Amino acid sequence: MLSLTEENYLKAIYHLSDGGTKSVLTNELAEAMNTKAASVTDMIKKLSIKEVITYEKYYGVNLTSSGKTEALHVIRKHRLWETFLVQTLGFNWDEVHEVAEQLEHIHSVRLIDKLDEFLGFPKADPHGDPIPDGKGRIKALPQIPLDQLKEGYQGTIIAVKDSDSNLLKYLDKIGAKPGKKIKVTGKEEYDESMEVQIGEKKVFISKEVSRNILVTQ
Amino acid sequence: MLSLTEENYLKAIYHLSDGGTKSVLTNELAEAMNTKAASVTDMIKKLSIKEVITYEKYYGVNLTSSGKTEALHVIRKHRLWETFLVQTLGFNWDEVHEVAEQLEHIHSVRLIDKLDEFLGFPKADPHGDPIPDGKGRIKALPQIPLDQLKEGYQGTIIAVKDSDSNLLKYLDKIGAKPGKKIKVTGKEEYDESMEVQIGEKKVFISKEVSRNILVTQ
DNA sequence: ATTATTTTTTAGATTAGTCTAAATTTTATA
DNA sequence: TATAAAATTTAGACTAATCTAAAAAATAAT
Repeated sequence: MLSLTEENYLKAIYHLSDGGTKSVLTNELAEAMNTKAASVTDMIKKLSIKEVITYEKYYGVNLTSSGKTEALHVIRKHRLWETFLVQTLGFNWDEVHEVAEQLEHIHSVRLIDKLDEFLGFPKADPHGDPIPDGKGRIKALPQIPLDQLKEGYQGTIIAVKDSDSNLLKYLDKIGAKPGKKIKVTGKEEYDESMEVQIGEKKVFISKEVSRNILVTQ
Repeated sequence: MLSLTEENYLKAIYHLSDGGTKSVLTNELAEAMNTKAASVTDMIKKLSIKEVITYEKYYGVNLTSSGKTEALHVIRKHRLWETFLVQTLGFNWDEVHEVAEQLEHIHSVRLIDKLDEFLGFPKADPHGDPIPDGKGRIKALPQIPLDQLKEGYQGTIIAVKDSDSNLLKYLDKIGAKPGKKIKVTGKEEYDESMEVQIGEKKVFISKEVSRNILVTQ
C-alpha cells in the first residue's frame, strides 16, 4: 500500500515523464514536489524498494509498469472527482484542482466505480483531459494546439495546457469550454493572434492564449 | 490547523464525552482510537497546547468550546458524506462508515457547503443521526429506545445506536430504516421481545434489537 | 584536459505519531 | 490504613517524511 506522499510522487513522475516515456531527474522532481533534492533522493530509494520505479544513481528515475498503473489510478480518481465537482456540485472548472488533489487519495474501489457510474462514465474531465478506466487504460485523443489550426477550419476544444487560474477564468468568460466547437475565422500574421468563433460569439485571442487551447478535428 | 489524527482524537473525545458533557479517561480513549495509553497521553499534551481540550493529569480530558466546534465540523462532514454515499451513489447504509471516515478529513468549506446544498440540506444522515450546521450547531431530537415504547404506541425511527454491520443489514431486511414509522403491536413480558409493524409488515424483534432502535414520538 | 559549476547523494537532525518497558499515581481490597 | 491492583505517565526508541550542510559525481567552460 502506498502512502499519500508516495502516490503524489508517482503522479508527478508520470506527468514529468510524459506518461512514462522518459526518465525524470532529481531536481525536476524536487521542483514539481516543492521539496528539496535530498528529500527526493530519499523517496526515490523507498519507491525503488517498492518496485514502482527503477532508479540509477545520477541518471534519473523511470516508472515500472506497476508504478505506471498506480499513477494512472490516482489520475483516474483526480479526474473523476474534478468532473463531479464541476458537473454535480456546480464548481467552476478553475476552482476544482486543489480539492481534487485531496479527494484523489481516498481509498475505495467501490466508491470510485460508483462515482464513475453516477457521472455517466465520462471520457474526459472538465479540462478535457482523458479519464483512465478502472484498469488504468487511457485513450489519448490526438490533440493539436489551436494556434496550429488553419484559417477557416474548426475543431472541438478538448483541453487546456496551462492550468493557470487566470487563463481558465478568461477562457470561461469567452465561453471556451472543453466540448465546445471553435472555428478560426481570421489570422493575423504579424503577432499570430486570431479571431475565433465559439457558438455565436466571435473573439480575438492572442498567440499566448491560442497555443494553450488544445483541439481535436 | 489540526492534523488528520488530531481530528480523529477530537471526534472520539466528543463521542465518548456524550457531546462534551463529561470527562474522558486515557484508557477509554486508547480503546476507542485503537492505540496504547502512552500514545494517548502524548496526544493529549499536544491537544492541550492547541487549546482544544483541557486536561488534568490522571483525571481525564474535556473539550474546550473550540474543540467541540472542531469535532462537530468533522462530524458534520462525516454525516453529509454518508448521506451522499447512500442517497446519491446508492450505497447501502451499512457500507458507508469506512469511506466516510476518510472523506470527513477533506478540507474545503466550499465543498461541504455545496455538498450540503446538493443533498437538499438534510437534517439527519442515513442512520438518523442529526447533521450539525455550518457553525457546528446541532439539533438533537428527543430520542427514546424502541424497547421503552408502550404497546399500541408508534414512533418514527430516527437512529440506530449500535453501528454493527450485521445489525444494520438485519434492520435493512425488515425495512427498519430511519424515517419509517414503527408501531408496537405486541409485547412479551418474559423476554421483552416485541411484535412491531413497519409499513404493512409485522415482525418479531428481540429486546437486543429493540433497544438499539431509537425513535421519536 | 584541467578547473569550475551544477547536480545529486550522503550524513546527521527534526517533527508527528506511535511503541515497549519502567515508574508513578490513584483506586480498591484486605 | 497498609498493600495490592489498576490506571496513567515518563523515558527512550522507532518510522515516515522532511530539512541543512557537506561530500561526491557529472557536466560545462576555459
